[in-house]
Amino acid sequence: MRASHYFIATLKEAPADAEVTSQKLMLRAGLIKKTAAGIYSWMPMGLKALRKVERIVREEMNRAGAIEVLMPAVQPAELWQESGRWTFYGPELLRLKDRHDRDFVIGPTHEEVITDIARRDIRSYKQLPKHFYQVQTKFRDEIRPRFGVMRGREFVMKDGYSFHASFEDLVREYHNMYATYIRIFTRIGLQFRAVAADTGSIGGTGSHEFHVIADTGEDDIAYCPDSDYAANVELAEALPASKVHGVAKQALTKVHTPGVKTIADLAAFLKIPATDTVKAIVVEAEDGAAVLMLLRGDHELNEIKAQKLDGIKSPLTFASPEAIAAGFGANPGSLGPVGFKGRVIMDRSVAAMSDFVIGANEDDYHYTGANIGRDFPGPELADLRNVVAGDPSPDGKGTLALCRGIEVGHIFQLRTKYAEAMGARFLDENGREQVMEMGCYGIGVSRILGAAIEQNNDARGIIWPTAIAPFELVICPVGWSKSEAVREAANALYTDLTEAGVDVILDDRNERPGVMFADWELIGVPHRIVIGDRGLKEGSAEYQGRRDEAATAVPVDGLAAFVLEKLRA
RNA sequence: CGGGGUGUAGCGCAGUCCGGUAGCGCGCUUGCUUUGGGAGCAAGAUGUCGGGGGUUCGAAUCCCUCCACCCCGACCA
Repeated sequence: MRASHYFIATLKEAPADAEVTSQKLMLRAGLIKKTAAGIYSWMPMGLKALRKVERIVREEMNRAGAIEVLMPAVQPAELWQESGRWTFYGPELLRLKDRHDRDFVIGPTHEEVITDIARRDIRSYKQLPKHFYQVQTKFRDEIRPRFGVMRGREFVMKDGYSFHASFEDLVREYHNMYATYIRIFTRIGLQFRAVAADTGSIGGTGSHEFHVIADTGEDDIAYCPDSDYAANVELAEALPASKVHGVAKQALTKVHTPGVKTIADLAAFLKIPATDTVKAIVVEAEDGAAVLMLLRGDHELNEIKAQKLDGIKSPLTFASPEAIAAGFGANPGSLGPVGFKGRVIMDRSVAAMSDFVIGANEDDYHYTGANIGRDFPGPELADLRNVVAGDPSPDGKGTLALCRGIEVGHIFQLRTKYAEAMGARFLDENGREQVMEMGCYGIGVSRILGAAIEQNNDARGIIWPTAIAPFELVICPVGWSKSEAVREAANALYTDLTEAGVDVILDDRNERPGVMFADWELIGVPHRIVIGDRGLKEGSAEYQGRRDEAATAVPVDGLAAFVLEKLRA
């Protein structure tokens, strides 16, 4: 490609509404243009990178035995009513009516459509297993789209759905996809981690997310530096405390704590660490009754864990101020288990505490010296909190650390949720009708570009992994219009590399060197050759990798061979 | 949905309080000079001042209303 025939539209300043690094750089480099909130146009340079990601995904999916299809973006409401998600999904699902006043949705995902296809065309165990996938634009009407292509409303996703005659075969395919995803993200050049994940409302028994490790990620990941363990904090188990609580030394004492509403207030007022306090959170049971949950003051309630407990309303619902006043006789900030008649659930780490501080169920009063068993009945124990750095790893191999991740892939064992609801059945070897087992496997294709940039950039711009760079190499001739020798050398190299299959761009715009360098460093092309009269006099050109501190001289003879060697490295 | 903020040239912004007919930097065009890290000089083009309505002799500026976008939160996966 010659730059004069291409479209290069870099900006010195990023639009004011861009927040994160990848978004600013993608806009400044001219890879994308914002068309509406959370909706972007892909410009030539950005589309080129997107296509490279898609290509790697397709190659690896095909290699793994999946078959590509393309399903409609616009789907009839009937399918969503059948699965139950028409009512369950909420406003994130973009709904519309056609001219006949019939309801449709713009697909945020395709379980319904693919299940409809499978139930019509697959009738025998002999046709199973099958894995269909597509690369397609999805739409989710996010309340607050942000971070450019990392959390857009419209985005490109690879979604695959597998159908099986048995659970065992689903598990086999799940492992196949797990390995395939590792291949895909490794080929793309991302630093990533597979983490155990909550299956959420989609249900199922097994689920892993693939996260690109980056500080701007929206998910908290707990991992063990000494082992393979990694899990979304939503799921990571906080093990029971190793020690039993000590013997009570203090008497239960009611103290006046005027205006103290939070644990931070309480610790400051009493001049004690937050670890000596217990926080009380009141949620609703399935029957609407108030349930008291106790956590150590410095810990956070994990809502996913809490709502999974028997009898607790899901999604987790905090008790209303009226219900709290009725059940406790006090307002949040002064609540505790002493004297409370309802159900109490205590986090495992509270069990190790003694002589702690807890709300007295009277506004502006707390108890000090509280002890389990002596001052209130020993309640049921559960894992209620988010793990924190330093907690023991659930696999018993060290302690946990925390980091942020960008979710770029997710694999689920869906089991029979959709097949059951929509009647996707087949006849087994014995002629008996069975419900198909399903798996689903997603990759956020457009999000990967943002994630890759979050992970690979510097003050000058993007630093693409070569596998997904818009161009692998740029040739920058200095003095293009002036020097016949420069033009000849640059054209010769361009021809050689093009014939060798290198994705190269020749910057024949006749720009000043500073402009060229700044543009290509912003765009993030990983390899650069500079050809100028100064070097040609010595018979040399210059090579500089995007991460290199300085350029190195390379003899013009054998320049193409040198570049090919660099690209292969 | 609640709270806050912003909308002026392609991008970044000033001007709005205190009404008088729109400006700066970058970018763009032309010419000359320059040419190894975002060039210099000169000349130029580009605005429904987010939309509509109102007040006024006169509105970017004051009032009403609608819209878009952003931030914080809530909600939702």
